[in-house]
Amino acid sequence: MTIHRASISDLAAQLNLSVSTVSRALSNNSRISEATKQRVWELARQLHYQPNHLAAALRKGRSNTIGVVIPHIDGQFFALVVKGIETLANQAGFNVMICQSNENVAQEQKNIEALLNAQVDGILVSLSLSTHDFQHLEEVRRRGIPLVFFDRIMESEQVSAVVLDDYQGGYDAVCHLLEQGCQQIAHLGGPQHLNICKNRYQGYVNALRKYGQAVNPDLIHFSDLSMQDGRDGMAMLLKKVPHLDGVFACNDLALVGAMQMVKRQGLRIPQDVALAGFSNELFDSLTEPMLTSVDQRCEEMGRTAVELLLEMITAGKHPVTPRHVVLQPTLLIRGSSQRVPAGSIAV
Amino acid sequence: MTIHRASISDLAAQLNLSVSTVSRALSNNSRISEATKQRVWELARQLHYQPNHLAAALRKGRSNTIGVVIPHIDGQFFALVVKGIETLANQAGFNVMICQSNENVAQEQKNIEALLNAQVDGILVSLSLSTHDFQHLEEVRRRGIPLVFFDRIMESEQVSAVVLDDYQGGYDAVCHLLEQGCQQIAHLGGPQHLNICKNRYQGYVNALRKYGQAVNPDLIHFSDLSMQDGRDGMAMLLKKVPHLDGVFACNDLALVGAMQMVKRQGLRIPQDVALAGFSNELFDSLTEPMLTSVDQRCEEMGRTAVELLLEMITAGKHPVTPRHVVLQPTLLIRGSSQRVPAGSIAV
DNA sequence: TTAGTTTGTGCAATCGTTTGCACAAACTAA
DNA sequence: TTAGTTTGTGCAAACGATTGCACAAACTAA
Repeated sequence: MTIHRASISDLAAQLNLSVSTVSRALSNNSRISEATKQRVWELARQLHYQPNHLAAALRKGRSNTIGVVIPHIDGQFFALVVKGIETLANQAGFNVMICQSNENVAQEQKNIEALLNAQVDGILVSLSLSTHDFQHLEEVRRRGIPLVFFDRIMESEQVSAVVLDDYQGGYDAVCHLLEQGCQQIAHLGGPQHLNICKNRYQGYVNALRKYGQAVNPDLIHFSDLSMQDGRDGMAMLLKKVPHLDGVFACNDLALVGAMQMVKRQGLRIPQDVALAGFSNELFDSLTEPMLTSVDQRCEEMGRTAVELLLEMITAGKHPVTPRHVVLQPTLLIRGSSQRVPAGSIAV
Repeated sequence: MTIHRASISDLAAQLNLSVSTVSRALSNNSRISEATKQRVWELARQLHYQPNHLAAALRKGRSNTIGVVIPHIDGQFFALVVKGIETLANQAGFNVMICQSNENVAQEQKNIEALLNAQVDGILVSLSLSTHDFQHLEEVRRRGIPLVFFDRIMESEQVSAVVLDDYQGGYDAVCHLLEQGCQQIAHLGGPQHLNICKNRYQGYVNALRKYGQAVNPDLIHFSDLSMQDGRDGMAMLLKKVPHLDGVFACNDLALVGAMQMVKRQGLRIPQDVALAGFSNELFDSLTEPMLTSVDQRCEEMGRTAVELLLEMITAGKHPVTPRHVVLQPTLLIRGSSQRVPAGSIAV
């Protein structure tokens, strides 16, 4: 019925107080007497008073909203990161606005613009596959809006970021494959302008070196890492090197595609070909055999990104020196790579 | 450098115009001369003028933001619905604010409150598993904020909603199992206060009736439909009815759990036990055999929900009669249920 | 020339809060 | 008593845009 929401001035009128007194009472200001506060609170309760955040935001120059731009929400990884982001942000009294770039720079630019227009207090970004140009992100910094990258970052000392130690993850996974006796390990890699793909690839390379194996270009295939890319890539690799006996993929989607192709060729997993991937997707435990994968501490990444952002937001104008946080990955060893019974725990 | 964003009054000052003229020029008002408009636009461009949406929202009483409350974002279904929602909402110039209730009423209430505080223009809701009480949602309507349910709805003629024809989906799936020769079909059901679970269950019941089979309570198990619930439920069912030869689960997560248990007992799929589920999750095509499932037209559901909401928003005070949209499901037949080769296409 | 219309612009209130400053009343200390 | 402090409240100006109304200038019609 009451289509009109009670505002501070309604309260003030009914209580014969000034608007400012009511405002202060509501924010529990110490200069207001206890008696007055009680009267205000009581009436506020009765009238279902709810503060208008837009007005407050306008006045304070802060919207208490943070924006998030991610490549896509489907799949375990970003969903969990977002959960982490939301949890911490909400705790801190911030709303979260999520946008998907669909791996498309143009959309990413639009997302950023929309967030800026909505006057968000800060922005978290994980880059799209197709982002080579960073002007829209520079613009954010130029305007003095706090900005933190996570996972897929713009590599720069100037700006804060939270990443996984992708190098270590790749290194661990490949070392594990080597320890299982693999001699010809292939790599399904992603776009090399993305830090995560580049670093996982580096991990692969260095693990091989460490074990005294040469890096064979015929065993390496780069793509955008869709499931289809995984299938196709695997087919090509097997054509070039029929006796390859291990695969490290830059993500699990490509890995599962590769697995399908390996099976189709009648090869056994892990006896003939051992597999390891990255991301610890939900489906990893549902395939046969289950897929070995590097866990990315998704929620923690989300929470940490929010922490960095809040630091910057509360710091206000006083510039905070950019921070880089690196999280340590965990290799989850499962059936797709486990040849010799070992002490590792299958999940 | 320019930490201070240009505002309308900055433009006005530099052009020796009044604020109102500038405002009108920017909105291309016909009462402003072409010459003036050009001057304003030119300077706006130069100064990178961006309107402050908060101020406009405050004045116009509209934030151009819509809120979405979903149980969780992980898993294919809601992720895709959200994609549909975002696409259409952005097209219409609206921002989207997404909140997860984590299947928890208390959190759902907080989400709703946060959205109301953020002055969203409308809210889309899919209920949490634990929502029995609808006060927080009534409150939304009481305040005159447009509200549309999707998928998991509050059953009421009073409020708009978009749903799948869950009954039909369940009916089709179970008919399919019956056609494959199943004689003892079990059902892994969800909380019966949720429309979707109730209707899928009804579909199960009626399909059995249609084929002249009795409904056996020993073949029915209700739970919250986690993967673990699926495993446990299946174990119980198999204990009561060892010769059951088909399972229809209310979602794919429970189904995949059931599948694990079936395999563990050494039964073959689909020869001994045929399986069908609901949601068409990504992993359905990754298990062995692949899982038969009912597709839910997720993106379409999201888009339709936004359409209904926008209708209500633009209608303003003039009440729109609530609409219910029912989408038709598609049964995707895969290896987990396909006993006899048929014309259906496995995906 | 006069009255009426069109065209372009400005004034000022408004949306709901916040907050620096002023000020009266009550209290404290000497 | 006097001066100084504390306590509680109100005034009024922001924040940045929108919009009803007023009004001057230019134009039109008779």
